[in-house]
Amino acid sequence: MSQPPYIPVDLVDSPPVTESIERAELPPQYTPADVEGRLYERWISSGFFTADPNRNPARPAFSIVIPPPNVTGSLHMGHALDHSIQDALVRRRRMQGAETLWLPGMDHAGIATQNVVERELARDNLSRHDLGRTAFVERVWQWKAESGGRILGQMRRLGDSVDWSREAFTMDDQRARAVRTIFKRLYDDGLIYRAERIINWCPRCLTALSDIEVEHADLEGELVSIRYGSGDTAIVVATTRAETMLGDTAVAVHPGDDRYRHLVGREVELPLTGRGIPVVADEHVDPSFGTGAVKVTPAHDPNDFEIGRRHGLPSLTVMDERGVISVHGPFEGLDRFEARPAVVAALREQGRIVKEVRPYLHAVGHCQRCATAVEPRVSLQWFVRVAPLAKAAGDAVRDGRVRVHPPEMAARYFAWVDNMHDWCISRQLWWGHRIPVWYGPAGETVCVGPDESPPEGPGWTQDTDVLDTWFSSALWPFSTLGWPGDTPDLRRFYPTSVLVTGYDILFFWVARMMMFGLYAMDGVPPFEVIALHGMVRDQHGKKMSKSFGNVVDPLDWIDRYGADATRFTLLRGANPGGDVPVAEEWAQGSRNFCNKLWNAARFALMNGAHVRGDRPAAAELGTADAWILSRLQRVVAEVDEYFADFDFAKACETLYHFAWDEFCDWYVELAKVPLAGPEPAAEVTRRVLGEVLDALLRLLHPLTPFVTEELWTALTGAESVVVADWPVADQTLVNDQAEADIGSVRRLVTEVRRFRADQGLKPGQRVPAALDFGGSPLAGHEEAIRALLRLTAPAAGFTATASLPVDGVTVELDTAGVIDVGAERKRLEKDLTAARKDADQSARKLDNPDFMAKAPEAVVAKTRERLAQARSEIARIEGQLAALPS
RNA sequence: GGGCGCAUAGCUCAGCGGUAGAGCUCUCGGCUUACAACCGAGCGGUCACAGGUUCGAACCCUGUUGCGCCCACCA
Repeated sequence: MSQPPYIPVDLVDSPPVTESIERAELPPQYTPADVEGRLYERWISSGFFTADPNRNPARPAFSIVIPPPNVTGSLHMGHALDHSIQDALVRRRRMQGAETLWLPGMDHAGIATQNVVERELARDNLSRHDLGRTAFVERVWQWKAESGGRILGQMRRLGDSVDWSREAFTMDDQRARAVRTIFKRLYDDGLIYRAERIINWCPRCLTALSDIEVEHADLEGELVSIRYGSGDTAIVVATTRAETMLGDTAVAVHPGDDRYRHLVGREVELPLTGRGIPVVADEHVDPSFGTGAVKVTPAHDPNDFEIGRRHGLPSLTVMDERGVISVHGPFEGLDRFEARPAVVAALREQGRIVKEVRPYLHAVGHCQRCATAVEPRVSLQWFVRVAPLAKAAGDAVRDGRVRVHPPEMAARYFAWVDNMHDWCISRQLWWGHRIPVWYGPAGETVCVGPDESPPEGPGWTQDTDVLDTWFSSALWPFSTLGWPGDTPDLRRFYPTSVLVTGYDILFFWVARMMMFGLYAMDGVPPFEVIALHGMVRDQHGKKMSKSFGNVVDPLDWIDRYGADATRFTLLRGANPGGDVPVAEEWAQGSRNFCNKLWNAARFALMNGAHVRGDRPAAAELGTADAWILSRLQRVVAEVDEYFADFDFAKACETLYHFAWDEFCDWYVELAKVPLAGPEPAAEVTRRVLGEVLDALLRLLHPLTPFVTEELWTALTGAESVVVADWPVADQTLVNDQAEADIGSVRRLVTEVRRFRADQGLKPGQRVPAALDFGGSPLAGHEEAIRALLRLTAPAAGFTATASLPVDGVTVELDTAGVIDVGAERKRLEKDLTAARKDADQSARKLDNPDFMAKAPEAVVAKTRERLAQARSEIARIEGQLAALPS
């Protein structure tokens, strides 16, 4: 099956493509639908996402293979989160100059897909057997071509920067070759074997299941106590599955249990059947549970199977593959759930055999795919001997060659790889990789490698089973790169840089990739880092489920708020390892943020902001310019740190605050005065405005790719932010003094605004005021401060009625006739009390000899600073109080 | 049954040894020529409970209670 290299976006009903917006014509609102489709098309046709293993070998490589979604699936919030994280990582590394590969693909999803197609057939009253194997498999491929892979189109809507030229499918020819190759190698190494064992069996899907395909759920059942034997051989056993007694071949007791010691070795009569069965002593029996005697049904219970094996007991199968009683007698033909009460009823009829029936809550395994109760069943299956593979998989993490992030999750990983049972890999299905083993007429078994011809001649047949879906998924990190071939991709991009996935499939998938990767690739693990994220939940932390009705469709959000807003909402909630709650309002908030960026850029462009190669000399910068550039450097450093820690929530938060609370709310507002003023200050402001916006958009691009691309190209005129350089912090621009000064401006302005709000002065109302800067460097911002505060110049005969001193600057306002002295006094006194309490606390600490002797110097210094701050606050408030008219 | 984790502002979560933070919500005031998808101001928490360690605990230790998740062959 070959894939078209690229499916157009409109496959998934994307909005119509519109023309690029001219620089000067940005509308006042950002409309994602107007840009997303067009930009994605452009990215694809530019080839930005296509990796080239031969290009510039000096560059570092960065690769991620996508956790392949099921071919039956469609994009849900979990995918959207997973992909947003991967895309953010990949886009940033691409901007940093790495040779970047993000490889997409899908999983054939054995049982799930077969069930889907079987359901389709069932609508026409057909079963897969009506079609026959070949026709059925053909039908599944047809289904896959038509409706499988919808999710790939949805990934384009999200903006995933994957390399579509390398799209893979776990059942395509290349992957089939990988499967055959590793199967053969494992077989030859004795790590794959065939054996008759008790396995999990789904009586509806009619196939074996591995442990991880079984989900346990607590069910209300009945614990029935039944007397076996009679007279001096009477022994009471308890069971939740009375129907299996038909297949009992022993009763087991603990070897040290004095109650039953006399019976060990003797036979007791099994009710209903009249067979005599031995009493055996086995360590597995817990003498304190129930009566301390257990009925043993080797054919239908995993424990009993083991007991049977230890004592050489016969195994008596009493149910067929559908869970229907198959032994001759009164129960023949009854389903296991019908047989259970029927057996109990029959026992009751025979008198005092049923000793007790009580309700009992116990865990019952269910088929992950169809929720049918699993029936343990003895059958001939293929297994992977996991012990040596799992040991290697554990060691790779233990010795630090592979890092699990967050580290706490490693414990779960170890718990699993250290206790893994042999893996049942054969499935009695038709959709999947068929087991490459042929059986000969004389009982020969031949495992056939990918380049070998199967044995021919009469009597030779291929195994009819297929492999567990996870078998081919486990090869994904290298089968997608061309293994078993020694390809340029494999050499350049293996091991992959990071595996991003939810913690829920740490066991299902991750450990298996580790086992097979280490085995196939000569001990080189398949990824350097395993980065786990949580589950997407609703706004109350509840799991999204259809029955709760709280499922959110990411495409719905993309349609209404845009891909960027959807991604940003998810990433903003993505605390490392934690679950990610999402809500409609938060998506709106993210949409608003994108719009805020849009308007900041719009303002900048309208005011002639631009980006040049150089940057204004330090001496030319105003305080506000120096401040915002200083803050930018710190933000760049912080964002780098957060990316390194996979802390997307903090990266988002940092950029959100910088963009909105600092850049938009303060820098842009402070810039309005110089922009309208004389040169060269206006030009300096235009350049700083352009430079900060440029860097901000680049920093945000991995998180919100579309809006940043649209704005960045408009601002810079360059081709694409996708391949722009990632910002690097310039420590020489960090300026503590400028940060402190603008801090003072902000405090002053906030304090005056607070005063105005408290006094009921309308925000637009102009108030005469005199500003006394003393010797403060903030004098340069007088005009901006006046603008922010709607202050007018004092007229002749100006008389201040309110005085607001902050950080050495005093604003004297003429509020005659408006001011509410009582309210202001009350307000100030409240603040004063708080400030005094603050000061007292710090002072007391500094007076404490223990504190002074034992606290670190930095803490003492900070406490001193706090005291000084509290004191200046007290002085400020006292000054204001004194200035109040009485 | 075993293991892990969580309890912080109305909601969702940061903070994990130095005097409580964000977003959303809420209250009040504003269409101030980038943005009303906006702007400004404000209210709101004995950090589950009880002990302990420490000069100092939301943060470390012990226990209690209440949740959540994973694993599981006590019939």
